[in-house]
Amino acid sequence: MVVNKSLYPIGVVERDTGIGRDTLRVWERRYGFPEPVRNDKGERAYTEMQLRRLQRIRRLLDQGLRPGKLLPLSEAALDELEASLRPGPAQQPDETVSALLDAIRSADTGQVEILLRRQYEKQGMEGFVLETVTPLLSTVGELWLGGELQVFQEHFLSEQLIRFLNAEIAGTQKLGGKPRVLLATLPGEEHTLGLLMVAAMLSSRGIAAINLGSEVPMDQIVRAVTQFHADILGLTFSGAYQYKHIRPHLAELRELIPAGVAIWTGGEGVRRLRKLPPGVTKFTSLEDLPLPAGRHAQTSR
Amino acid sequence: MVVNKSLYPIGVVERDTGIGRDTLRVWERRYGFPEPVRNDKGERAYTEMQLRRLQRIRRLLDQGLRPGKLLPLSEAALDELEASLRPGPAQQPDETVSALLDAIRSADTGQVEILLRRQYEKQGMEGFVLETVTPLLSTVGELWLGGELQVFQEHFLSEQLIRFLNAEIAGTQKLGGKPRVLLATLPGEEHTLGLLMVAAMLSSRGIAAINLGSEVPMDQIVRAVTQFHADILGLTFSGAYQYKHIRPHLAELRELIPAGVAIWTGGEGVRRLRKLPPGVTKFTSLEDLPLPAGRHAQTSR
DNA sequence: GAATTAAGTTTGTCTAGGACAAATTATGTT
DNA sequence: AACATAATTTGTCCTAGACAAACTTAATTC
Repeated sequence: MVVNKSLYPIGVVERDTGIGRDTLRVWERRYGFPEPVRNDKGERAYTEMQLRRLQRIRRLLDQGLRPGKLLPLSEAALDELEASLRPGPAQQPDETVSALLDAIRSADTGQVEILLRRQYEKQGMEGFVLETVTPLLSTVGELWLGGELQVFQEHFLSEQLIRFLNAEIAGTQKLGGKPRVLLATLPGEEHTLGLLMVAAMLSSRGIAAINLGSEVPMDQIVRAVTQFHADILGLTFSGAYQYKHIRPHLAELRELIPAGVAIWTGGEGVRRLRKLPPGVTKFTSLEDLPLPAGRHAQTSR
Repeated sequence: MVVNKSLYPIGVVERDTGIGRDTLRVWERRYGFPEPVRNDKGERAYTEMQLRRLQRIRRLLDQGLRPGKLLPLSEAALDELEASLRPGPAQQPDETVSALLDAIRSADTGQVEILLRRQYEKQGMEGFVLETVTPLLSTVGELWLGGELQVFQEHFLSEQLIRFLNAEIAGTQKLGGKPRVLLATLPGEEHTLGLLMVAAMLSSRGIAAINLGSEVPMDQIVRAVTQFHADILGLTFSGAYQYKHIRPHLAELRELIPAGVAIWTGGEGVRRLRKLPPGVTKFTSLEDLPLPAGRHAQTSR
């Protein structure tokens, strides 16, 4: 058997950790970690342990910690920090949500499907999105932070939801009616589920949204608005989106887009935003999605 | 109005072309192309045209041509070369494909939907994917390279296809039968449509694929394979994926995954890959998707 | 003529330490 | 509490040279 004393060149570490080559070198210079051994060619060769630690560090960085504080830490201090970040045991989740979580944990494809459908039939699209999907996603997010859920399980759920919502949207009759809504996210915002949830709720009210998906450059959004004769442009910003950029970006878009076209925005990212640029409307939760025909306007709680 | 004289820094070019930073610099030194302008900081700033040309070059490289022959060529010579490589006499596009293109160009949401559905009902899922979707996508890619199609139009089509395929998969599903197929892409590969097409074809044969979506870290794939008791792992690599990484990554995965689980791989990226790591199967086109129950094995042509 | 082997060429990745703007935190002011 | 300004941190980019792995061409043998 081959002993696996694996050493990784810098390029592989870059790919596997998502931390750029230059960054790795500059960290070594500044903080003394990671300090890889060198091969006979004089090139950096990272050990498996270093790679693992870098992946951990990457996760912590994603939670908003800064390299300067993080990199000089010892292994033990890292453990401690990671533990302290784990949020309290939160409120006990809704029972359907926890049933779904169980299904995800046990990798039971069919069961997830069944539970989603059952809940959807019970609550209708709005209730389903607001009272099942949203809490489910935030619970999953918390569990992931706590290391209690694997990344692949999150991916799995995500794909399942994408499929389910898309199928329902396709199934609902579109009236192609009055308000034409165009949905998109700006570059840097990869999260596409928020858009899909909005699209699904609109669709359930007979409004067909045109979804451009994620990371659409601003000039392209502008072109699309005129090409599609949109009445409303909807943008979502997840919590991960750089907070500072949201307002300026919205203001810039507002200038570029004809005044007759309304701009709505939503998602975790715009929650804290108090003052919006003039001509931009926000909905804090999906509940106050400002819809023209408010047939199902109030959702019981 | 803001004039869009976009200039891209080297990092963006790396991301959008899949050609490494160092490679770009060394090409400039050796072959004189691309020779970007410099910004006030002295950094390379690539024009849109250069970026487009690099994408073309990238494609030609994927077909086995060598940089030394390719990079010194003039724009005209490139055109010529590209034309000469085109298999058929620049096959005039299928009439459905061109009808779809018209619908996309005129932003006719409903018409795209109708055409897709009509074609799907005529050809069945396999024919639809192989004879309509695939050529459509590659035509769109070419048009985009030529600047004849906007980015938002590509996004629009993409979302439309995602919705359509997901809806059909959701409609067909069940059977959860014998071969359990797990689908995913590795980090760095964001293109999710390839996976979806595979999933749709499998689904039409009664095989439910578990789709993890894009950018799943390797260790997570390994865990998912055991958790889901998968028999087959399917990975796709688009043309933008760093070519050199494909083989090593596949080899690494092959080592990490139980020998009883088959690995299949496909997509533009693996086209030029000749020698695969042992225990890994490839399908060059979606046509030879190695399926167990070959009920619809042959597709008329 | 086909198949190996050897020599030659091309090509991508890696190195170094410095530089600097963009992003973030800290401090002061209204 | 909101906002402007200063100080700090941080990631990306720069140069030019080096070298091994991949590929091509030439030489040799069966």
